Amino acid sequence: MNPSLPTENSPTTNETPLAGSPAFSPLYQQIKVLVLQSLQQGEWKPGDPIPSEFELAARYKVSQGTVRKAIDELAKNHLLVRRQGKGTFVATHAEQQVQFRFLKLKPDVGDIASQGPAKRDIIDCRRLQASSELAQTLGLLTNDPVLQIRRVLSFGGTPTIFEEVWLPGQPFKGLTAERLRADTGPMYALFETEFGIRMVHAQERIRAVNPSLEQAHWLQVDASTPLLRVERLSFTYQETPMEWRIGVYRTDQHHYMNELN
Amino acid sequence: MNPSLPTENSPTTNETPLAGSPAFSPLYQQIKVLVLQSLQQGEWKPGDPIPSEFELAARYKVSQGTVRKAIDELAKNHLLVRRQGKGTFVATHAEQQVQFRFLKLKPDVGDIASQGPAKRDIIDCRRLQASSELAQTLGLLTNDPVLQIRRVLSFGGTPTIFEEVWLPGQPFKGLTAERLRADTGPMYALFETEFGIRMVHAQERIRAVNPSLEQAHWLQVDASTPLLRVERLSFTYQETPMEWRIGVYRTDQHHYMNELN
DNA sequence: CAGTGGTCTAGACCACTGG
DNA sequence: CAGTGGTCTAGACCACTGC
Repeated sequence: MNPSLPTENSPTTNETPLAGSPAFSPLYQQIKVLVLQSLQQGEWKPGDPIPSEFELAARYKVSQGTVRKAIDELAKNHLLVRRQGKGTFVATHAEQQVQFRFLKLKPDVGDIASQGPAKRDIIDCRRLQASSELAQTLGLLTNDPVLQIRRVLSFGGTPTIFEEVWLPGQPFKGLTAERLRADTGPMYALFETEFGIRMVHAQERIRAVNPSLEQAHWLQVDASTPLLRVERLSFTYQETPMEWRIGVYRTDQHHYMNELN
Repeated sequence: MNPSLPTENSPTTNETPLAGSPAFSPLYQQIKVLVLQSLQQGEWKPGDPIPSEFELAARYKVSQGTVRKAIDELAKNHLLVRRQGKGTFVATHAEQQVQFRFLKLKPDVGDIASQGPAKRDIIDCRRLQASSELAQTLGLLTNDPVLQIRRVLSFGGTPTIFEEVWLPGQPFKGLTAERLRADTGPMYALFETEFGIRMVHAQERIRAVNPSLEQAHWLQVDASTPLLRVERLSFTYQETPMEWRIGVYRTDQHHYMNELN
């Protein structure tokens, strides 16, 4: 009946081989996994349209309603974008509405656009070997090659964010400071267009700190100015960690905005 | 056909009286509004079961699937909780899984329970008149009565959070320091059981600051210790602002955790 | 066992887009 | 106009709960 599906679970009742073992996944969840695999394997690239609901229903041998439920959830997770009358598309960080989806720092007055475009200054981009901690965080081996990017973001002429970004060397082979400086858009958009890597989800840990000397220098503040220190671990499809980032944020004219639901 | 529904929109096509005016709302959205009204008016109280999907379908003269979609969305917003085989219930802040739903501060090691229960020390609870700013924030008039609560939260014996909470006087009439001290659970749970007011959603603005003398005193830190300053505006049903809170958090043994999606 | 929510299907029709 | 996603319905069956 569903030859292309990984597990068969239509008959009378779902087998529960071990007590407490789940061993049951609704069809639409299985469809989600299959779609995710196609996304991960690059069958559909960021910005591309995916097949219509009816085509997918035919491909997976399920009803259109089941495909719909799977896509609904992926769209709510911002992995796909639905456009009525046009189709369903692979989401991208380049879209205007979500330009700064992972940047929660907002100006105290006005919005992010009112101060003109952000100025992005790449300090450097170096090839390093992963420390054991970094390797563990990114799912690498100690001493595996990594890239470290350091940069300053300025809003309205004021340096506001200084951050260090670490990326696994393998998937980002060929990334250089020159390549980064040539680009004026969000870094995450460049990751998608140049390397086909889309950051899907991230978690941040935030503390209040005083800056190091280096941080104070780049942000033009003195050593007693309290700053937000934001650690971010970003994930691509399938919860694969792909980026580690430590930023310090000035909060004299900005604040970190968060919605609790 | 749908006599209990506010607007009729089944016929041939939806009227669009003015260009660009929406003037269309799917049935399930209208059901959502009706359910929200019942929640707001206290027809079903926090913890109560609401009628089954079929009962609601009969009441609103729509199909069960349409009710389902409405309830699905309310459940995803944490306004309702579905329990298979039992029914659908009005969500509450007292549930174990979501005890600290609005508190994003996590210990650096272990979880929130590993340090034993939080110690809640109420400093005072005073009746004040709303400043114009506060009145505007809470949707009151200047000089309307408000309550101000000040308290310290300690984890593992360390005072970690000092916060001031402002509540509108009217809905919280009768709240006193004694009443607050008598309760050992989350403040939001007390709001629900004693006043039938459920905080549904909130937004926070976060900065790094140095403490005031008073804040330094209550948190037992010196004046140069950087702290997180968290402003929180909480809303009850229908996006009605109901609480204004300013807290300062120590982040030497804790961090503010945030998921980006 | 009855009653609840959870999944899946099939089909009808609406709203939006673009050729 | 055809093709897409969006809504709504009706009905079947499964999974879980509690009596």
